[in-house]
Amino acid sequence: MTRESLTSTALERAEKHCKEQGSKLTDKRRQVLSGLLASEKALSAYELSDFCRTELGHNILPMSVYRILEFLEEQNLVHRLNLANKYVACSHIACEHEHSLPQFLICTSCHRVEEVSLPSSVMSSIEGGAKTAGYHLARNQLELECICSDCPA
Amino acid sequence: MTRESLTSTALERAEKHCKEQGSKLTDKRRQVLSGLLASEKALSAYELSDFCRTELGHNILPMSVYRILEFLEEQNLVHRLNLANKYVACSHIACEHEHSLPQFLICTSCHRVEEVSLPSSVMSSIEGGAKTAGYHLARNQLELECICSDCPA
DNA sequence: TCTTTAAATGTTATGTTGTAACAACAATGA
DNA sequence: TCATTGTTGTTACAACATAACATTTAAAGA
Repeated sequence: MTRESLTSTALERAEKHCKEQGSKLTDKRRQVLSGLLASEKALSAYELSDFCRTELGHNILPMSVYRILEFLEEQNLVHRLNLANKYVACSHIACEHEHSLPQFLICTSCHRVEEVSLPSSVMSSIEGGAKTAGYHLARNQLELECICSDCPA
Repeated sequence: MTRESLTSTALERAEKHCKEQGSKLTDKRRQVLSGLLASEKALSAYELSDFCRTELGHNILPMSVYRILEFLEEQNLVHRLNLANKYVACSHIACEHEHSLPQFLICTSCHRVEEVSLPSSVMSSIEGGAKTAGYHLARNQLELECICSDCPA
């Protein structure tokens, strides 16, 4: 499957998903999402604004990008990576598979991101450790600073 | 043990530690570190600059605070929390116990931070999961967004 | 001790990320 | 059509972080 057809499949799914939620995937939102789908790596809101303009010809100011990303995150179509202050498209938009709580491997060198699923035992023992210390997890998302295989150690 | 005596013990240890490394804990560095030790919660560089000035009477501009925090982090005396863009003193400065790879529970509401040790099996299975995906951990530090017991859910 | 050098800190400017507040416009339903 | 709500545009600013260079302080060698 080519990247383009994956992207168009993802956009269709996203549109359907929004409709089911009673919200709309407007043109701007579609443009932002397709920008993120087209990007190989995580982008900041400002980088995404640039990417949309220079690569796709869509002029969307950073403030709008923030608002749209917020919307897309509520729809679980994109994920915000708090470690990197960047965003990625959810890698499961185009597949049927209902995804579990997301974990991200983030290359600190090139910002390539892999969305993986660690064993649920790992997440539950992390949760247990937090509970023992009197905390509970606010967000079941794990972000790990890594170096990917393409980047020098 | 009072907070004050813990702090002074920590400062002694820190000084000794730096000496062993062939570097120096200067006055400014000591002031920044004692500010962080005195704080109940994680502080940003700017907040720490304010804290040192208003609470301790030490005037240290944010730029210097950044440099000093960088130094203290190299010495493993403070930790930078990338999730919160804030800093905490290492909670093991004053104790003998050689600490393992640090994991942090960060209250997103009040910024209280607990430095804990998850079972090494957890860390190794995380590392294994990353390896499978072609990544390796760049930083064996786990940061988790939590809500602490003092804050409303 | 004097001088040289390196390390630490001061200072100014600027870059990056993120939010607040309000205006303009578009879609929807009464 | 009009009112309402949601979306986007625009301007301003706050918070976090770094770059570049000047000045001061400490250390090391002659």
